[in-house]
Amino acid sequence: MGRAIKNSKNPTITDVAERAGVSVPTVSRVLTGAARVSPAKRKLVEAAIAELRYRPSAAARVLVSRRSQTIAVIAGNTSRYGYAETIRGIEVAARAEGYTVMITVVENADEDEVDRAIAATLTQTLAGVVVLKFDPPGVAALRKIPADLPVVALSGARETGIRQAVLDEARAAEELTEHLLGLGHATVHHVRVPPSRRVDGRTSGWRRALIAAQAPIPPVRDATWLPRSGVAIGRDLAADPSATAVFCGNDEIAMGVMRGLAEAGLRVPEDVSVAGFDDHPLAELWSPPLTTARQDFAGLGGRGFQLLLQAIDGTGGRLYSSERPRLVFRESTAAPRVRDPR
Amino acid sequence: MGRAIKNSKNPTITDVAERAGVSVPTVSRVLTGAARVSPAKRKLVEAAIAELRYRPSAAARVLVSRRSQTIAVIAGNTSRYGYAETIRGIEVAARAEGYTVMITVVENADEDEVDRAIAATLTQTLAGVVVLKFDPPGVAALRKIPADLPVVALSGARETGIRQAVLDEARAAEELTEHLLGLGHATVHHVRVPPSRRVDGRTSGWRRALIAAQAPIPPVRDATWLPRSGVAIGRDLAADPSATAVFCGNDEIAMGVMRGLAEAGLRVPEDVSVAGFDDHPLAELWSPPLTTARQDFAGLGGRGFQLLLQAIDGTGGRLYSSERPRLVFRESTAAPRVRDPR
DNA sequence: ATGAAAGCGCTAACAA
DNA sequence: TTGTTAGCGCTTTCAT
Repeated sequence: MGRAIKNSKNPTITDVAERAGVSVPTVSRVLTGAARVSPAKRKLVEAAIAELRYRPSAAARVLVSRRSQTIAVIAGNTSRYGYAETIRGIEVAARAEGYTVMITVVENADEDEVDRAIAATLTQTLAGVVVLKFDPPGVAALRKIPADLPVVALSGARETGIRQAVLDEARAAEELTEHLLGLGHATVHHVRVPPSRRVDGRTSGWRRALIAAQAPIPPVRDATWLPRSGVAIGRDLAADPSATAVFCGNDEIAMGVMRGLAEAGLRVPEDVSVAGFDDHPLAELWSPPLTTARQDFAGLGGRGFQLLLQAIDGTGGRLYSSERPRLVFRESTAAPRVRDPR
Repeated sequence: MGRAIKNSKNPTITDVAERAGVSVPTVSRVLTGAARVSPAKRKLVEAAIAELRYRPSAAARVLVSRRSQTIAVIAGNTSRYGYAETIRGIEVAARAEGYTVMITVVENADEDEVDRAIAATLTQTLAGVVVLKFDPPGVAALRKIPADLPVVALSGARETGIRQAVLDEARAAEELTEHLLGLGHATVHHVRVPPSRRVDGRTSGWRRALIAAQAPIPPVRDATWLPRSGVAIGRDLAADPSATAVFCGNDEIAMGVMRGLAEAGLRVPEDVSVAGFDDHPLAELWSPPLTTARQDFAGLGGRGFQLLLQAIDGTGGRLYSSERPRLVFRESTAAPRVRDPR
């Protein structure tokens, strides 16, 4: 009796082998390029692959070879500007190397929540993991990654004992604060976005600059990630005559703060100078265009992936990659002016 | 001779079975919940799993069961606001159902490029695919998905023959245009963002409203996705006295247009009314706050995933889910005023 | 250079 | 309810 007619399931390597008239391992060899195959057989195999539209099963491959071409990206958020751009950078770099990327969101730093969030991802056979360690969920997730899995952390400040790509936020924040001080402001107020730990680089850089200049250190004001949370803070700041210069943890908060200031009747930069952080795509279009520190998030993601690749390949390689954001001076900062007495 | 000491490899189901003193299938049964297991054995198994920190291998599971808990999201972009939010919505919904999500970016609609971009992803055993069909790469990618794979497309306008979740952009654009016309503008100019096909919903809704009102139809102006591409268009528009109202394809472009208008010395809304689309988080903070149509991208993603789930489960279910964006009237639109003769 | 045989970690079918 | 057996689609020995 002849063979039953194949139903339309995806073809397997066996189908390809039969079609090409070679053994299964030979097909595998042309697929992986692991061993030499005679040109004649290679041609046959390639033809069979094309005819059958064969695609190897990653699952079967992973199972036997114990090597995977998939990485996971773990992040507290995926849609905010910095995160989204970082993820894009990782994806571009990964795709170029034939890696596939999985996204895992950890919304909360609570231990059980973290476990639950990453559980499904960790059942995958992964080549490695990139953790966006910008916030508490990221920090918590990093601790939960099995020790035998290659990992790199991406963040705004260096930390020891871990492979990481970093944006030197503290230095940039310090320079931005120095810029404001240099303009003649007696001090610089600071609006902080949710930090990953007790302190974050932006805040500590700001403080460092104030201390170095022996300027008074105003209390830090905390914003949420929502741009509109800056509005109330802006109104508050408007009521404080010492607030002639404000450094905000990111551009979106700066925009909120500027709106709050405007609602209170103050102009930027005439009455108050405002600096942001990140160089959000809209920062240059804002009125007035925002002075800020450009962070190359996509570059960070790309560097992070390269570091991960080194870990995967076992190439000793570097453990650490840092880059300093570049300051972008625009029109939202200027020399102070005596404010009208109220 | 006794068994060799286990090295620190990840434990397998066999290890768990040995430790618990049961057979491998019994462990499998408690894992999947597919069949009843006596409480006593279940306890033993659960204890062994916890002690060994065992995690089942998704690869092995997929290979034998032919069922996967991974979906792929294919998109032309991941970091722009609407895309990022849509992806977030998909991820949240997927995670809630125990699905894991892969991201695949297709930057170009060129056939070979598309093939290359999705090749690695298609070697994965996927439960289904969500395609963001907002742009040509998305449209091209959709065509390349194997017919046996459950798919849903997400887009701004309905199309037949495919399972899809939709945002009714045409209707919203029509209403926004009617709003502007109702304010007394003789016509409404339109700045288009890159469309997915020859026409997109926003543009056709705009045109429909003009035709219904028998208003003149000005030529469409094309912007890129970059907010700053709106600036030059804004300056152009400033030179056209018939342009007292402008409807932009998205909020970011609207912001660019407004800056161009401002650079030319025109005020919004006094000299020109500007409406955007999407309700970007910064739209309410802009000066003046932007009139726009709020699009629930995250909701779109969530609905899309539910549709996909129905396809995966074979539940007949609905093929189609649509929602209309809601208009948000703010201060960037107002009644026209006679412009100063130049 | 090529094929035969083994087996990755799991679930599905079957028997008990 | 439980265990035994088979086998998913590949890569990896190991012969030849």
